[in-house]
Amino acid sequence: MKKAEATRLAILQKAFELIYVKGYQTTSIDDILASTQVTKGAFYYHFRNKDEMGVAIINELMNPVLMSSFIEPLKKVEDPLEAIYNLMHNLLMENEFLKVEYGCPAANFTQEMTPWNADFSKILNELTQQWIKVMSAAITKGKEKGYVRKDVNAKQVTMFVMSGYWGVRNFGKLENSKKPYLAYLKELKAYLDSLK
Amino acid sequence: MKKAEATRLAILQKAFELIYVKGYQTTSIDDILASTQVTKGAFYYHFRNKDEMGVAIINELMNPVLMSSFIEPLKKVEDPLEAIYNLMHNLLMENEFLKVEYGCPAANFTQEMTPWNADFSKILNELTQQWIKVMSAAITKGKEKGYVRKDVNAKQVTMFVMSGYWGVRNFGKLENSKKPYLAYLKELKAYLDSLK
DNA sequence: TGTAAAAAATACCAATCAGTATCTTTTATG
DNA sequence: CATAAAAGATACTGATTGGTATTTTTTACA
Repeated sequence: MKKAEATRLAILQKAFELIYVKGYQTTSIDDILASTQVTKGAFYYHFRNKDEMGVAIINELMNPVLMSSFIEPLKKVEDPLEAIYNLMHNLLMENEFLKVEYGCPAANFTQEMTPWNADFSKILNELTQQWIKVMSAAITKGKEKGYVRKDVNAKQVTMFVMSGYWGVRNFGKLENSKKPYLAYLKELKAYLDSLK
Repeated sequence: MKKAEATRLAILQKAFELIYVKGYQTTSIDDILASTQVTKGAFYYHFRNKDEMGVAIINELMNPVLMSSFIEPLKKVEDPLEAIYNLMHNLLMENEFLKVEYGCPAANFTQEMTPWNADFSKILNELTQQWIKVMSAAITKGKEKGYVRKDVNAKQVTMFVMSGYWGVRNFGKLENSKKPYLAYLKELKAYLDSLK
């Protein structure tokens, strides 16, 4: 039962790549099969249907990356404002996994699948809520430690910052350039400084 | 030549509605025909193909609304910070044209069509650049008039604010609630005040 | 090594897609 | 009112879609 797991993973990984570039709906199962050399029999042995594969991509590929790249960096940090800026800088400028011309996979999925697919929305919303929770907890702790002004609303700041991230991904995609990222990051720094 | 224009407009309007809800790729021409009682012959008399219809939707339906709702309110304003806040409040909370569960039509289009369709991207990018231009011009003028601090970077602020708008639309869509909008708007106000 | 279950291959299906060819009706204008 | 062009209706095409039924190969293990 080793090779079977390998084909399953090959399907998921290639499907993710194609979906990240072309979108979920326009990536056909035949596309995936053609670029993996996997046959239809094998595909439908591993997944009941296309949507089950989509859910597996979110749970088994995207979730771990989101945890390690988006959420973990915000846990147990001293200065939350510094941590948030570094996180955003990493995600936008350094992370080689996230390509400017294709945007953010999680945002793409959300945009495309919501509201017509409730299953996908639910999973994606749970992931997002986790991110919100961790970021606002970091800010709250930062208030206690004196890194953040007492009158700052942690949840509001979180929504503000995260919205900016998702939105600027759209701009980068549209212009196919990292220029919007740079402008966003500079102003993000100025904004975060105003919370000290 | 009056009724013909009416059918053409009927196609565009219904197609826009369907695309706003379901997305461009998943809205088939047959879907549009079924919900308009227009026949295929009529459709292909008015549009060479599906993409030409898509471009017409952007140019003839979305463009005028974007001009009047997004761009005009920023022209010839006294206090740009106040104007920006009012604009965002209007777009997110009052505009009955933009439904929370379906997000922002322009953002949806951008997300879905970029990068695989260069024509769509180009038009959408031009519209976006217009918005950027007008907003940053308003801020620059606001600096001269003393409404905005001199050390504020107009272009950066514009990118920051617009990114937030596009991003928070995604959150509203995902949660199917205006709650994220309220948090975003409150923090937007605090941020804009920090620019005074 | 024999064998049953797991895994994969092959060939097919009905539905749907964007688009076309051809024919009919409606409209504007002399 | 005649008539040509505009507008619309009908029936079809080939390609592609997600999915299924059936058969073959591979694997694990007694």
